[in-house]
Amino acid sequence: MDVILPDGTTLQLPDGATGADAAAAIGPGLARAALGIDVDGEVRDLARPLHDGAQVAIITSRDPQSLDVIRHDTAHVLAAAVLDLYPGTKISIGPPIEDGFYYDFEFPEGVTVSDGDFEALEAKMREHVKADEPFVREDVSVPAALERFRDEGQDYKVELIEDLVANQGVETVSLYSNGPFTDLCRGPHAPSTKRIKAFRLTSVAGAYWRGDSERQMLTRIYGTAFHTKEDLAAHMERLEQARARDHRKLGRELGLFLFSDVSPGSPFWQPAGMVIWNALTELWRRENRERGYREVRTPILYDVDLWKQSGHWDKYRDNMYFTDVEERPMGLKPMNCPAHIQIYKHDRRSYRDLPIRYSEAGLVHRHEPSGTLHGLLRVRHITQDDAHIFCTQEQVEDEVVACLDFGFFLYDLFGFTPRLELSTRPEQRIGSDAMWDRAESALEGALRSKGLEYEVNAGDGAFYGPKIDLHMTDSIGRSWQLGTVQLDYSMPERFELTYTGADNAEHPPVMIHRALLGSFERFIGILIEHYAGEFPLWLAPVQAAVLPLADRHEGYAHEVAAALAAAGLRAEVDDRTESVGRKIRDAELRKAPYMLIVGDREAEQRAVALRRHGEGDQGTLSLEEAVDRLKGEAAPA
RNA sequence: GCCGACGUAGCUCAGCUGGUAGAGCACUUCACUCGUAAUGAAGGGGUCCCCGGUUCGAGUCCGGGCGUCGGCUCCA
Repeated sequence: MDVILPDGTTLQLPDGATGADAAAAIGPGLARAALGIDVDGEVRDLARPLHDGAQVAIITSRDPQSLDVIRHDTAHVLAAAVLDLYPGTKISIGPPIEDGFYYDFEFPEGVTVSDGDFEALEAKMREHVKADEPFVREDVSVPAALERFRDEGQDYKVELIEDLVANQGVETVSLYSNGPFTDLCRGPHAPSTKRIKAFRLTSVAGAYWRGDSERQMLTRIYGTAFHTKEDLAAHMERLEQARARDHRKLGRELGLFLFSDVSPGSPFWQPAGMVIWNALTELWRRENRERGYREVRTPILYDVDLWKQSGHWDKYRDNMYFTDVEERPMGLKPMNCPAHIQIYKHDRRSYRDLPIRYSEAGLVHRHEPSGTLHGLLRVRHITQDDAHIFCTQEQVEDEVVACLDFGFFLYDLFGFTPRLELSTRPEQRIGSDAMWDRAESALEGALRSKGLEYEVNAGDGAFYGPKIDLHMTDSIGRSWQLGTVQLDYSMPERFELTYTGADNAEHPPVMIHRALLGSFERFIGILIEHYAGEFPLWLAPVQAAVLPLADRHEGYAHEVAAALAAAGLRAEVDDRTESVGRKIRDAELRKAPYMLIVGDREAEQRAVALRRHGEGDQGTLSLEEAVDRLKGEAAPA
C-alpha cells in the first residue's frame, strides 16, 4: 500500500504496516524520535496500522501536537502512581489541557492528598517512566470493558462507558495499558513512558464529577510536561514572571487599593488607586457625552416589589442583599436597569425622543459566593460603566453597532483586543421564543455587518435577552468578561414601557443594556496586569517625582513641582533627607514614569535632569521644555 | 457554595518533637547634604486571625468560625 508524506511524495509500505513501520522506512533517526503519527489530520499511535492512500506525517517533539501526547501520557503515569500509593482510588478522567494536564480522582475514604504529597507521587511517576513501559492499546467489547471496570470498582469508568453506549452507540471501546495500569482512553499515546522527559505536578484542587455541582467532588491533580528540562524550567519561569504582574500584588506594592476582612470582596481605594479610577472615569464620561449619552444617577436600595417585577427576585434573590426599612422589605440593586426604567417611565416618550441613552457609573451589589472572589476581578461591590438605550426596533442594529464601535474605541486606547462571544437564550428565561429569535438575529446581524469574529456561547445569555460579551485574559491566562451589549425585549414589556409612534399609537421600545469596561473594578484589575503597574502617563498616580539632591535644592524642587501642577500634571517632591540614589530607587519602585532631578546646576539654569522609569537618564532640559514634554504625553490617546 | 492549602510586626517570611516570639525591609530619632536603583547608628513596634477544647503550660495539638490563595460550580 501507499501513503502520502507531507512533501507530497509517496511511500510504499507492505500491507498492514503501522505508523512505526512508516517512520522506520523513512529513517532510523525519525523512528527513534517518533511520538505519534498524523493520519489524515488526526494524531494516532505509531503502533496502529495505516490504510492505503493515507496522508501521513510523523509527529516528533518538534511538532506542537506532540506536547498534548506526552502530557496525556504523563496523566496516565500519574494515575498509575496514584493507584500504587493509594490503592482503592477511583479514577475518572485525565486529559491534556493548555499548558499541561490534570487527572481527577476519588481517593479512598479518609485519604486527602495535598501538594505535600507531590514529592512522593513524582518519585513514583519517575519509576514508571524509568521502567520504559510501552503504552499498549487494546480494543475490547463493551461488555468485557464493563465487566473489567466493575470488577475493579472503577465506577466512573463504568459510567463513562455506559454513556458512550447511550450517546454514540459504541460496541467496542479502547483501553490503554502502561505496565500494570489500564485506562479507558481514546488515545493517542507515545510508544512508551520513557518518552516523558520532563514533568512536574503543579497543584491540587477540587472538581465536580462531570462539572456538575450536584455530583461528587473529586480531587484534581494538575501537572505539566515538556520535552526537555529546559522547556519545563522556562515554563515555570514564565509563571513566576506572570505572578509578578498580579494586580493584587501590585495593588499592595503601589498602594492602589486594599481589601479588609471587615468587608470581603469590596475594595478600599487608596489615593493612588483613586487617581487611576478618576482618570478612567473622566475619559469614560467624556466619550459617553460625545456619543449622545446623558448621565444619570440612581439609588442603590429599592422595594423588593421592583425586583419581583423585573424578574431578578425569581432568579437571583439568593445572590442579592436585602434589608427592612421601617418594616418594608428592600433590596440593594444588583443591576441598574430597573432604575433607568424609572427615569424613562417618568415622562411620556415620543418616537422623536428615541434613542434615549442613559449612562451611569452605577454601584451594584451582588452576593458572589465566597469561593469565587478574586481581587478586583470578582467583587461583591461592583461599579458598572452602565448604560441603557431605549430605541425603536428599526434603530436596534445601528445602536448595537455603535456600542461595539464605542467598545473597540475604548479598548484600542489600551492596546486591548477583546475576544467576542455571542451568548444565546438560556434555559431559565423570560419572554417568548419569537422575541428571542428577533433579538438573537439582531445581534448576529450587528456582528456580521462589522465582519467581526466571534464565538457562540449557546445558552449563556441573560435571562431577559441575548448578549455580546467582550472578554480579556489576565496575567496568567484566565479569561474574564469585561464589556457586554445585551438586547432586551422583555424588561420593556414587564415594566409596560411605551413611546408614541408617528401613527399616534403606543409602542414598546427596545432596550439595550450596555457596559463596555464592564466594571471599573475589573477593568482596572486587568489594566494593572496589562501594564504590570507601569501605567501610561495619563493614568500614572504620580506622573513626575521631583528629586532634590540636597536640602538646599528643596525650594527649587517645589518650584518645579508647582510648574508641573500648573500644567495639570501630578508631581510630588521627595524632600526626605536621603541620598539621590535612594530617591531614584524609591521612585523607580513606585514606577513613577518621570523623575526630575534637581541640584545646583539645574537650580542655577532653571533646568531639570530628566529620568524616565525603566530607561534611565534622558539628559538635561529647561524647566519649560520638560513641562511641555510631559504635558504633551499626558493626554489619553 | 464545594475540595485542598494557608493565616506570626505595615510588607516578605523564620520559629525543630508544646516551655513566656525573631530577621530583612518599612517606621521613629540622631548624624551625614549626597549627581542617576538602597549612607550609617540607635530605637519603637506583636490580642501569633477569632472562639472554644486538651494540657501544669498552646504561635505550635484538637474542634468550630472568619478570611485569603489555587481550582470546581456560579457569574444578571
